[in-house]
Amino acid sequence: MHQYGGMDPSTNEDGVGLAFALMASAARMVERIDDGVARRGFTDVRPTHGFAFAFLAAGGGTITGLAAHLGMTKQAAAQLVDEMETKGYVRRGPHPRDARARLVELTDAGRACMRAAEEAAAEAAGAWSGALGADRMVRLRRDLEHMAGDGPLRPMW
Amino acid sequence: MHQYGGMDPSTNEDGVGLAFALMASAARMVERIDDGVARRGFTDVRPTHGFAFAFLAAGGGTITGLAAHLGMTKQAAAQLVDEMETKGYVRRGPHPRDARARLVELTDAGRACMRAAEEAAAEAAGAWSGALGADRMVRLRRDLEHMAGDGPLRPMW
DNA sequence: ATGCATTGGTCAAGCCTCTTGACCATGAGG
DNA sequence: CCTCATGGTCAAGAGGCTTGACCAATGCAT
Repeated sequence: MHQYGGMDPSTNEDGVGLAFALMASAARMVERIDDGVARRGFTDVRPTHGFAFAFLAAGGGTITGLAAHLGMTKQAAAQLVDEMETKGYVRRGPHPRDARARLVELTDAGRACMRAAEEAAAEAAGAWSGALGADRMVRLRRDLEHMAGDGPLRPMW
Repeated sequence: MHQYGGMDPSTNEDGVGLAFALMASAARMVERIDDGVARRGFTDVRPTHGFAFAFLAAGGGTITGLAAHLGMTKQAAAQLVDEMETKGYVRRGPHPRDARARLVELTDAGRACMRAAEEAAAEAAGAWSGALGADRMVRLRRDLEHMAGDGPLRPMW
């Protein structure tokens, strides 16, 4: 028998229930956002791109920085940027302070796509808020943020 | 401008915040469970296997059923079962009522691995419960279950 | 009974995203 | 300077999934 906070084994089911609820609701959220983004005309982006957009939104970033943020190798990040550049969401330029590096920035299309994702997220949250009530929604988000901690957010979709 | 429940655009940020909190906490949960399962000696299983275990736990199932439950093709499910069979977590036998089908069942090792996952989930939930308080934890789970709905739970890890 | 579309499963090939490994160019500190 | 760390790229390959073709058992309707 292992230690897990001195809990009674009969509470295993509670942990499992919470885990499933968490994973399922996160999955629904991703589905809804992806769907909403597609309905707004951006059919060639995947959830991972959203995480990249979020990182690049504030003034752009480097391949290496993006890789660290997404928890992947810089080769994979470079490939992702290649793809986004081809699709017109991102632009590579010289880095102002480091000739080795290249600054990756969102284009207008990239920002438009990000706004679409934000709208889709708000739409999804609004639907749940309508069912749960705004105050419960606020608590929910606060509790989730506590569980999430400050660590990096790796995409897994 | 699109419709999303008549919300003010300034609330976009709330939707995004909720979405990130949801995805990050789900990711943490998966990490913790995966880690706890590994610490209990099962180092050759991935999160996806857990979803398969959960489906097979109640009397076993068929490849096709598993595929539907996991939201993947039956070829992919068959491959997953091959792997779990090789690792000793699962056993293929004849199906009692259909000679075409083969019944996939958990072995003792499979059940032991599932218990390890349940313990790890309870451990993770316990840690959060200790910080948030049991009553908030109950509300959290209930609200999440509401968001999750009844649809199938596709693994994405 | 028999004919035939349906369903469970497998084999084979390929795709997509990510990884590992090797490498070049610039930067930074002694 | 010389050296090592760092940003980026090229090349090859692994892993987990898909599509496509196929066989065998089923079950329903003649």
